[in-house]
Amino acid sequence: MALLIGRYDYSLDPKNRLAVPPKYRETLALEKGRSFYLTSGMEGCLYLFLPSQWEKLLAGDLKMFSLPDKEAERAFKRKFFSEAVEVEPDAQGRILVPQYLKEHAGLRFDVLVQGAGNRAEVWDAKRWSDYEKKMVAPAYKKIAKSVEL
Amino acid sequence: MALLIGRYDYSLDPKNRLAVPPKYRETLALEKGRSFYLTSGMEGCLYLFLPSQWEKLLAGDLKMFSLPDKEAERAFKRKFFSEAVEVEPDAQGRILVPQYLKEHAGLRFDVLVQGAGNRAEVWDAKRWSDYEKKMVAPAYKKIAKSVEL
DNA sequence: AATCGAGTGGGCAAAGGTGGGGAGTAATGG
DNA sequence: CCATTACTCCCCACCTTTGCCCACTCGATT
Repeated sequence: MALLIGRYDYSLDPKNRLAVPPKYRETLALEKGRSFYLTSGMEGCLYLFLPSQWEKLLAGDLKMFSLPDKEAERAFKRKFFSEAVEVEPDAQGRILVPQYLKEHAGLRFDVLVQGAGNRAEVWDAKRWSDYEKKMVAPAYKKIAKSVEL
Repeated sequence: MALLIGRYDYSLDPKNRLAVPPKYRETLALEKGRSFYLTSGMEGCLYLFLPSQWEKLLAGDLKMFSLPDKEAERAFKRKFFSEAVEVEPDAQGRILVPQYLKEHAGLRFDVLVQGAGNRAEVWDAKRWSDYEKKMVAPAYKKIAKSVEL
């Protein structure tokens, strides 16, 4: 099972092109895929899926979508799927980020591409550091006491 | 099951390369693995996993990290996966430490690599001696009455 | 004494990240 | 229906960084 990990600092160029880490492209090639799937994600980031993981989503195998409130689930899925695009890296390994996704994630110049297990995520650098201070550090401390790791 | 033990003093060179103890590399070879997995650890160190242990951690979709609060769980998993890297020792047995992990662990020049059972840990020398004074000794006293060893 | 393994440093070629030109295509408006 | 504009894709080019390789030192062992 392909796992996406690691953190990479890139920049979004004036043409809204964004580099994809070579490792991820390797994984893509291993799956014999040509394109990733990019869409809006939670907490103001973008999700980048490998074809295999994307298929799983469509098949309903990933439980990330199952909500008790089915109406909310539908609303969420509408945004999620309507904003999704198939993105194929160019010869330099860059993908094109649509304007509306750029806005969703508040992307400026400095951008982070990082693994999140079954997907990768794209973050505006500033937004990530804010999120990390506010959310990640507390969650980490909370888990530290209870997890034997 | 392979255990990692022992303590080794190394230095982080200007190119952020760090030696891995030959014993650990032997163990890696025994597992027919080529790479370790390096990620951020608790109390400001780095964790170095053998492939087998890494797999074990992932098995079951990281159930040990599942929290009732999915927002917090996402936050934790984001840190965990995004800061993890696959590191392959070069011909001299050194691995490359990414900048963000170097910062997480506050690594300067003098670095400690030490076994911790199912993983190894990487510490900044100064940080370790502080931690030892502050935490290890008191923890020893705390458990002395209940540990039969 | 010589050899071997280990830790460290540095040179250099290759790869990776970034920028921009220009042709082709689609969307917009007169 | 045509003209203009915006956007996308495909090149090519530069430069920094990375990773690979060789080399030196030191201590231990034979």
